[in-house]
Amino acid sequence: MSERRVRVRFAPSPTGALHIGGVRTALYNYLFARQHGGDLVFRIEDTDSHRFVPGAEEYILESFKWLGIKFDEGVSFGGEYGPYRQSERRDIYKKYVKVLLDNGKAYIAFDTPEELEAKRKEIPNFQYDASTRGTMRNSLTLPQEEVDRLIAEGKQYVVRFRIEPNEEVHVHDIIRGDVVINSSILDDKVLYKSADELPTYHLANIVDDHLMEISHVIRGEEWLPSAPLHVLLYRAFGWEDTMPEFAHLPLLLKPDGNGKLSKRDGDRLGFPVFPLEWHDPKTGEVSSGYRESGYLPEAVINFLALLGWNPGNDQEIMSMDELVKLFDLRRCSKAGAKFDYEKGKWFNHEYILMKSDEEVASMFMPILKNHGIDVPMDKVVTVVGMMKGRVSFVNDLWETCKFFFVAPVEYDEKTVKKRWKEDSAERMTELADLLEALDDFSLAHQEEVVMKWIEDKGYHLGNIMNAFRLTLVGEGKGPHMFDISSVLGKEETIRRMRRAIEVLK
RNA sequence: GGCCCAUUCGUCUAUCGGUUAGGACGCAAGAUUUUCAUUCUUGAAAGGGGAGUUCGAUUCUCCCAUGGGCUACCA
Repeated sequence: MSERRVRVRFAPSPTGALHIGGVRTALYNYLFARQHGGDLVFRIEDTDSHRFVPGAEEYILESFKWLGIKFDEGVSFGGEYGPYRQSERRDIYKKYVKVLLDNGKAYIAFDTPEELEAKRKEIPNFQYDASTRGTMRNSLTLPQEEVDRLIAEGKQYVVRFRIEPNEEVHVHDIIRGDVVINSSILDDKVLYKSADELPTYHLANIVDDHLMEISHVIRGEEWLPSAPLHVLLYRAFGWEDTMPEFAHLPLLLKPDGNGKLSKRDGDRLGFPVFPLEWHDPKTGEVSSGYRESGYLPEAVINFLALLGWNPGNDQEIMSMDELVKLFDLRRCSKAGAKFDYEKGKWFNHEYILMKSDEEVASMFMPILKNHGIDVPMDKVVTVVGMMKGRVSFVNDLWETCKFFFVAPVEYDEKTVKKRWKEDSAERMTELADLLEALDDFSLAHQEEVVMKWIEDKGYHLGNIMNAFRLTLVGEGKGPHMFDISSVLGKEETIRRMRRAIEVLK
């Protein structure tokens, strides 16, 4: 490998929300760039004017901001190699299209989409290539004067890459090794369309990667079949010496059946496929996002990093900094990875556990507010400290903890049946009286007094505690009883007990 | 159809010719606990099939099967 500066890029097409697979590709590019002290470029590939979706670019930027993936240059980041939006690079592409036209590596074709479609219907497996281009309407078959005349008339045309048949094209892939294909199976790809004066992906990609001095192309496996075409393009321009190295990542597959993970799978299977919630401006459709579902960005990063790569040992929990140190393209797997949502949940659980009670509490606070609960921060911190290990998402904290903030109105039928004994009302009245008489309502003091009372009276510990729990929580869940009662405070504890005794008798 | 890529527990994966095939998620059981959850312990669970190469293949080669991707004036 040469000692040239590592420069990689993530180049999405602004056609909608950023797919989770795209996020992983961006992540791997980011890790690779950081590790090698290189640059990560953010380029917008909007050469298909028909598929442009307003807001998509902003969405993508916001997603990376949330995830903590930082770019060094590109759209909205600036840099020496701009513009970074392909639609703003028309003149550059025109210049290079001309280079190819002049050196005979490309030609002009006038066949309309309708004509091509008719041809495909007529001839099965029709391909526009060396074997058929002689029969088509292009600058290879038409006299120069007619070509000039058609262009002068404003006739629409495309520029096609002239691929020489029967040549072995080698692509070296960091993950897959040497991939060889015969150039005859490639068609004369359209490189440029006069209709919108824009190149297609293939041309724009090669020109930009070259001009932006990209050293490594790390992208999804769906690009592997066109990689030989890209090699041929570098060759046609005479840029083979500085051609980037390729690494084609395995795809993210559907958790159930077959096929690659698509945006539809998210709502069908009940998990997000987008980092952020996405409102489709065209259809009005809303798709859920990881952020809104309560995921911590660190957990999403960690989970995604391990889908298609591993550090070679048993370590699974890794921070972004650790990932930067450990990441290695050569350790990427070759086979597609099915998306395992359950494991993603586990990662989030682990990251909630690692966060301080204060941090989790501040995330929980707005949820409490939404439920009309207004409590001091220190109380929320205490509750979170006791409860955060029980949830996978911060959002789940409400259901798990709400009894701390709202007194039970109903008492779970099954729990009542099981835990509310004949003498429970009597015992709870005694206990309420006992607690009411306490000046010191601290956890330790309560425990000391109540335990002694149970022992002196010879009561059954479980019966007392379970009934006590039912009066405060309304069901048979939650942390230790004195944890609950001391957070609730004396007044609230007694009130709940008396009310339960009244209702349950 | 053609071309390319892949194939280890249900899932993500480790293994760079010799291992009781390891870990994690999920699942099951047990322990602990005043409940529930957590936690801890244990368990079930894998090399697609067939030929080679080799003293020996999960590992190397080939064939088949299966899965996936690509095959647009989309990226």
